[in-house]
Formats: sequence, structure tokens, C-alpha cells
Amino acid sequence: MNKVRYNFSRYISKEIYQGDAFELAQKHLLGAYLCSYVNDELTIGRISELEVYIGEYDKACHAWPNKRTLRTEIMYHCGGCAYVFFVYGKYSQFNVVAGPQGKANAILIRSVEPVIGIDVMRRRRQCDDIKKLTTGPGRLCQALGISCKEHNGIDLCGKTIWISAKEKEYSFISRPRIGIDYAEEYRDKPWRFYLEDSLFISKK
DNA sequence: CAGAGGATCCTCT
DNA sequence: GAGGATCCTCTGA
Repeated sequence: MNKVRYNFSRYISKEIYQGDAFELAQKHLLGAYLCSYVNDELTIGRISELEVYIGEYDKACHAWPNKRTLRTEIMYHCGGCAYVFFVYGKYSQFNVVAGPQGKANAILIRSVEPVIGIDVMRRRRQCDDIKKLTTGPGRLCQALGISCKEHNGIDLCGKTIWISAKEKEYSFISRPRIGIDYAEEYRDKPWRFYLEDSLFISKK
């Protein structure tokens, strides 16, 4: 008989998603569980690494300076939905939209620790090495079955992709973000955060 | 409507 | 550690 140790339905509330992006990232998303139920398969990972992007003033953000295009429009919605975009011809990247309607803030999930559905993740990634299943924004989307075509704009308080509250406090580290050399004075802002003790980080 | 480049990953050296 | 893959999105004409 399976003993359910954790309740993965402790949804993070809309109020919290619509609050400050840095507070959401540090206090609520780091250590929380990113859950997906795609093609009748449940996969869950504990969020271990993320980056904050602010559309209003942050030159690294796709929506800077409050730029509105087809792609960025979803970031202007109320916090609590997903911004999933496509890069390099292959990879989806999953972001949590943060803040009130009209503010284009996003939190890129860069790594999770595999928790539930590890065999499913291995199959989707065609990879046995557990360290390479979910470390990196493209990898974790593949492992959790998240794609820009199907999941961009999806409500994170729904039943397909959701985030369940963390169960304890974690200490974390802040570092500059990855792959944003074009962002001038925002290039070195330490807006990447990761769990101090986690082995599942894309880059130290 | 063509061209350039990307919030990456994998392979090979 | 360098280079190629690969296709969507935005820009400018």
C-alpha cells in the first residue's frame, strides 16, 4: 500500500503570485514543488534554481522596456499563469508570471530536483543520468512534458501544471543570471537564486 | 517577406 | 571549451 508522504495540492495562491516578484521567487517558489500532469503522467520536481526578470527596467527581460509583442503579452497578465517560450529551435523554457496585471514580471525556473515520476522523466529525456534530467531550463521542460505550444499562458492554479507550497525553509544563494550578456548594466545583477545544498543546479 | 539571433543542449576534441 | 543544431519571433524594408 502506498503511503502518501506529502500533499502536492497545496497550491500557491493567486494573491502570492500577484505580489512582489523577488519575494515570490525567494520565499515561495524556491523549494516548492513544480507539478505536471501531462498525457496521464504525473511528474514533480522541487524547484532548486530560478531567475527573476522585470519588464519595466531590466534589460535582460524579453518585455523590456515594457515592450508589448505577441510573445511578451502573456507577461502582462495577472501573476499566476505560465510564460513558456521557445528558443534555439528545440527548447521550451518555463516561467512563472508574477505581479499584478499590467506589470511584465517573470520568474524562469532553471532547475528542479526530481521527486515523482523519475522513470517518466528518463523516458522523455532519453537519458539515464539523474543529474542531467532536470538541471537546465530546457531539460526540465522536456522532463516534465512542458512545451510552449501546449502550455504557454496556462493557469498555474489548474490541474495540468501547478506549484505546491514548500514544506520547510531552505537557505539559498544569489548569483548573476545565465546567458544574458547583452543586458548591459543588468548583466551582473545577482537575480539568479538557488538552494544552497542542492546537487541539482545548472551552473554554480 | 527575408534575415538575424536566441533566458540552450549535446557532441566531439 | 568550441561549434552546430534548428525554428520561432521580431525587426526593418
